[in-house]
Amino acid sequence: MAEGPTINTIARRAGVSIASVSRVLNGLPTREETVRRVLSAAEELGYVPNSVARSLKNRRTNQVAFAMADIGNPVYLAMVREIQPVLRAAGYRLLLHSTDADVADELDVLRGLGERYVDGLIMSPLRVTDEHLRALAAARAPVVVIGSVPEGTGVDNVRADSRTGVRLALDHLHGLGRRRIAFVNGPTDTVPGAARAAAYREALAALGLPYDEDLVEVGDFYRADGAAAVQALLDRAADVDAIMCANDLIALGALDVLRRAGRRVPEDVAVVGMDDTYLAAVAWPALTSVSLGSARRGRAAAELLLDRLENGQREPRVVTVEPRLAVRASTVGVRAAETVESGGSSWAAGEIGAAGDGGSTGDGGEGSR
Amino acid sequence: MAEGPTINTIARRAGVSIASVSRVLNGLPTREETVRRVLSAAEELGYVPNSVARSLKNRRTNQVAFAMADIGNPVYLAMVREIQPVLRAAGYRLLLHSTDADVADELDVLRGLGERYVDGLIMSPLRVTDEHLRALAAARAPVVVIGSVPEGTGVDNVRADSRTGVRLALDHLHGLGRRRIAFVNGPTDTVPGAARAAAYREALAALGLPYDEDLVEVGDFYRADGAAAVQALLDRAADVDAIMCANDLIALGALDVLRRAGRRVPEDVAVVGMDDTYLAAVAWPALTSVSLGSARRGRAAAELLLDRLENGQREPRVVTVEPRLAVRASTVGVRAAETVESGGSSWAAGEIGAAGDGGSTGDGGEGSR
DNA sequence: ATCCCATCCGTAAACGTTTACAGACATGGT
DNA sequence: ACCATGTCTGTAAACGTTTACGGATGGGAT
Repeated sequence: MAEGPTINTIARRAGVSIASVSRVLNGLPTREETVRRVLSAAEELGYVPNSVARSLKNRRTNQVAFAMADIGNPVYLAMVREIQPVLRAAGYRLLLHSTDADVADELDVLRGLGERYVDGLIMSPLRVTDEHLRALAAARAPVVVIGSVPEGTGVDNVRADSRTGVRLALDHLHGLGRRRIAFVNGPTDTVPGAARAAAYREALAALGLPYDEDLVEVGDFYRADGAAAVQALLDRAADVDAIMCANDLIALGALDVLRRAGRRVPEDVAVVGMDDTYLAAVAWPALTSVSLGSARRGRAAAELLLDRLENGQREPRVVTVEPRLAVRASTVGVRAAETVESGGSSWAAGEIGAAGDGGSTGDGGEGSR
Repeated sequence: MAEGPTINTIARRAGVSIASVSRVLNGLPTREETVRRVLSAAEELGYVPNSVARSLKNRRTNQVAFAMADIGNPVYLAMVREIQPVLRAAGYRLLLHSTDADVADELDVLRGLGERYVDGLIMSPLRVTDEHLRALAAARAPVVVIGSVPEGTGVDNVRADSRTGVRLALDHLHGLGRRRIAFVNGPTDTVPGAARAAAYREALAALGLPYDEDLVEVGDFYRADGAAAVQALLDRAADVDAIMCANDLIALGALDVLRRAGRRVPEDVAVVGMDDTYLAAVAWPALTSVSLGSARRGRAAAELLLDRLENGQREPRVVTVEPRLAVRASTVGVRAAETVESGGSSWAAGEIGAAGDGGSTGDGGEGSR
C-alpha cells in the first residue's frame, strides 16, 4: 500500500516549505513562480489532501448525518432524496443512520455528536420521549428535528400539519357525498398516530358528522394491519362508504380487503391514504392521498441545518409544511382521475392545497411507519 | 459553544498524564487507582473521544461509502437496507453518494478515496466505462463493485445472473403454455440492459422458440417507457400472450396499458417483472418477478468489503448471486397465487430457485433504473 | 546492601493539515 | 546611504489522539 503523498512530499519535491504548499493549495496570495512549482509537484505526485487532517485542524468535517427509523419507509426515502442534493451542493457529505425507531439507538446518535464526526444532524424520531428532549438540549452539534418537538427545545424544527391534512381529505370525501367515513390509524402513542387521531375527530366535528367508535380502528402502520383493521370494520359497520387511512401502507391493505370482499373502490367505498408516497401511484386503483410534504420537509430541514451551520447563534426556527391532497382514482374513479392527471407533481394527479388559513397551527411533524 | 473536554482536560483533572488517560480509555493494563481516577474524571466531564483525531492517528475512519445512481430506485434501496446493518454491526458508519448515474460524479467518488474520509467503498455503477476501470485500478482504498466488471480488474465483485434469471422466467411462462413471449428492455448500453437482451435470446433458443423482432421493444427503465413500449407492442403483435419486462417499473407500465386495452392479466397476457422490488407485491395483479437478489447482493458486497478491510492482501473475489423467481398473480392468476402465498420471503409469494447448474456462469451484476 | 526485574507512568513524537509570526529581501522615498 | 514599507516565505505551534521509549519505584533474590 504505497503511502499517499502528503503536503511534505510536495514541499520537498518543489523545494519549498509546507506552509507555502498549503498556501498555494488554498489559493492564498503567493509568488507566481512558487505557485507553479507547487502545482506541478502536486500534479505529478497525484496529491489529494487528507480530509481527516484537515477536519482536525479546521474543526469541521463537512459531513452531516440523517437519522430516521428505517430507510425502507417511503416517507424517509422521500426526505433523503431531497436532503442529499441540498447538502451536496453546499459541500457536505451525507451519513445515514437507521435506528429502527429504537430509543436507545436514537440517543446514541445524539450523544455520538460529541465524537465530532459530523457537523450537524437531521433527525426524525417516531416517538419523542423526555430523554430525547434532554439529549437534544445537551447535543454537541446543531440538530434539526423533523417531527414536532415542544416550543423552547432549542432546536430547529420542521413540522407537518396533519390536522389540516386530515381535514382536506374529509372535506374532499364529504364533498363527494360520503357520510360514513371510517378512520384506520396507527399506534396512538407515536407522534403521527396521536396527531392524526385528534385531527380526525376535529374534522368530523367541523363537518357536522358524528364521531362513531365503530368507524375507528387502530393497528400498526403496515399493510397487514390495515387489512386486518378494514376486515374488522366491514364486519362491524357494513355501511361504511369511505375509509381514511393514517398512511399509504394501511390504505394498500384496505384495498386488498375491499377487493376481496367485492366492494368496488371508489363506487362503494372511497379510500384515502396519507403521506402520498409513490406507492399511491402504483396501487390499483391509484390512491388519493394526503401529502404531508415529506420531500418538502426534508428540503426544509436541510436548509435549516445549512443555515444554522453558517450562523450558530441564530434563534431556533419552526417551519411548518402545508399539506396537500393528491386526488386519484380511489376516490373519484379512474375516469375522473385521468382527466386531471396531466398537471401536478411527479406523483400527484390533481393536487388540492390547504384551505386558506396558512396551516401553521400544525401539530404533527411526522413520518409514520 | 463550550469547547468539549479533551484527553488533556481529563489528565489535568485526574492528575495524570495524557498517556495514562489514553491507556485507561483503551483498556490497556493500568494500576487500579489510576483507572478509577481517570474514569471518574472522564465521567464528570462528560468526555467523548474525538473521532477525527483518532482517525488521523489510526489511519482509519470507520466509515464506508455506498455509491449508486439513485437511492430512490428500489433496487438500490434494497441494497442499502442490507448493507447498513452489516456495516453497523462491524462498527462502521455508512455514507451515501447518489450519483445520478453521472460518470463524472462516479469518478469523483473514486478519486475522492484519496481524501481518506472512508476506509472503503461499495459502488454500483449503471454503466462501466474504461475510465471506470482505470479509476478502479488507481483507487486509494478497497472497493467492491456490484455489477459485473471484467476479470482482472483487481476489485471484489458481486454479480447478478440475468441469464439464469431470464431463463427461469421464460421456462415458467413456457410451462404455462405461452408461446408468444415479448421482451421489453431498457437501454442496451447499460450493464443490465445488455445482459438481459442476450439472456432473452438465449432463453428463447433453449426453449426452441423463434426470435421475433416484433416482440422486442427497447425504452428506458421507467414506468412510462414500459407503457409506451407495450402500447407499440400491442399495435404490432396483437397475438402476444406474455411479456417479460426488464424491470418492475416497466412491468407496472405494462399493466397500465394492458388494463386500458382490455386485456386480462394473466388470462390474456401474462406479465413478468424483474428485480422483485416491493412494488411487485403492491401492483395489481401482484407481479411475478425475477429476483436478482438485490438484498443478497448488498449483503455480499458489505461482507466482502469488511473482509477486505481486515485482510487487504487477499485475492479479489467474485461472488455471483443466484436469481429466483417470485411467482405471483400476474402469471398464475389471483387464485393460484394465494394458495402459495403463505411460504416464501417477505415479498415473494412462491419462489423458484435456479435450475441445478449452480448459476455461476452469471454475467450481469446489475441494478436497473 | 546490592542488583535485577517487573510494573507503572510520563515525555515526546507522530498522524497531515492550517496559520500566526517573524525573518529575508527588494523597492522606493528621503 | 539609510530607513520605511511591502511582499514573500519559512519556522513552529496547534488541532486531539496513540504509542515507543525510558525513568522511577518497589520487591525479591543474592
